[in-house]
Amino acid sequence: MPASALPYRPHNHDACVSRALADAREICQQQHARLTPTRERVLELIWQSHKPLGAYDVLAHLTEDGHNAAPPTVYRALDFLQQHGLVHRIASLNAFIGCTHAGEQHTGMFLICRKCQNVLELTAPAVSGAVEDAASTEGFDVDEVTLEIAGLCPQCQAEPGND
Amino acid sequence: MPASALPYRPHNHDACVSRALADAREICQQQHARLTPTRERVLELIWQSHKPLGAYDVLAHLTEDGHNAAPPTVYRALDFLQQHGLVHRIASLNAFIGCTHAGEQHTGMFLICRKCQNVLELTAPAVSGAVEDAASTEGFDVDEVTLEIAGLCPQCQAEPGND
DNA sequence: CCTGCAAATGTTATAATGTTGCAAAACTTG
DNA sequence: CAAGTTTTGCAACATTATAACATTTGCAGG
Ligand SMILES: [Zn+2]
Ligand SMILES: [Zn+2]
Ligand SMILES: [Zn+2]
Ligand SMILES: [Zn+2]
Repeated sequence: MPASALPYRPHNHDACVSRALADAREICQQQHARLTPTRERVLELIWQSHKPLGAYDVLAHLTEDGHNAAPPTVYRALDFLQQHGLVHRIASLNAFIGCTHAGEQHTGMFLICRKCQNVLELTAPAVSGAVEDAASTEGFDVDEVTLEIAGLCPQCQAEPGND
Repeated sequence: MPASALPYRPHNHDACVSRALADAREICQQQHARLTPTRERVLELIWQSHKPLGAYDVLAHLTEDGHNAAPPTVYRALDFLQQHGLVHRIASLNAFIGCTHAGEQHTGMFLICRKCQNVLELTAPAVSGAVEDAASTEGFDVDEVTLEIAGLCPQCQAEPGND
């Protein structure tokens, strides 16, 4: 049995968030990109949830902050964060999640629990390699890989009524 | 250089469509599922395009037919077709495409050209296997795999201005 | 042939997600 | 500071998807 991955068990998540924000600040500085207050706040909101957050969820949180924001504010911030590799969009959920490999060159693979909604981002070189091979066999030049796996996480398998 | 895959080169596509419809009729009969006129027409419309078709594109075609349809009509037909493995939804495009492996047990992998929009569905056991391995290493029980690759197809790579 | 049930469809309205376009403000650079 | 660029505010709009309920259709048993 594998050790339980971080999102599936209790931990000091504030520390995760702080680290993610610190990393983001550093990455943006290196890239001469401006992590403005709105962008940083959106990143923080997304990180505070291990579950993917929809754009309108983010918007609602901003509104609670007293920030009188409209959808474009959120989508622009999300675009920026994606562009700089700080968040990923989960196409099958229309939602966003903080990247746990920010700054590293990687192809994300997401394990999405249909019960508890937690998402674990993996880097699986074997998978990426197989995908590249399959594509190049067809002469296809890969830009972006969307790889999202829905199922049951270890925690939720252990609970009753999940057959 | 690999042989050019079907969607990328001219061919008698009416034959593809006819075959797909015939297969669908057989599959539905075997499963005691009712391939009603609307469902069959939606499947036909989707197959007539090698490019993924949005639900509202389908709706527009039905309207041209003189069928006074509303969104639920289309979404219900699409749900049925998906459930019976006759079409796939491409999450990254919010669009649907005919399954080229209907009736076979398979995990679709889609090569989506960002230039010509054609989609090639592959069955890549090596990829599926690698995905399963990666998931089970985390103790994750896989239900559904979304695997969509955006990039440039061989035809479009050959044309100028695609760097 | 009827009768009654279940599956499928019609209809209206509405929710959820995402974009365009333009004007104002903030920041950067010389 | 002045000029140019990036970011934000804001209003309207576009696209994708679902909810709720009435109606019709196909089919099995009597
Ligand atoms: Zn990542
Ligand atoms: Zn779970
Ligand atoms: Zn398929
Ligand atoms: Zn192409």
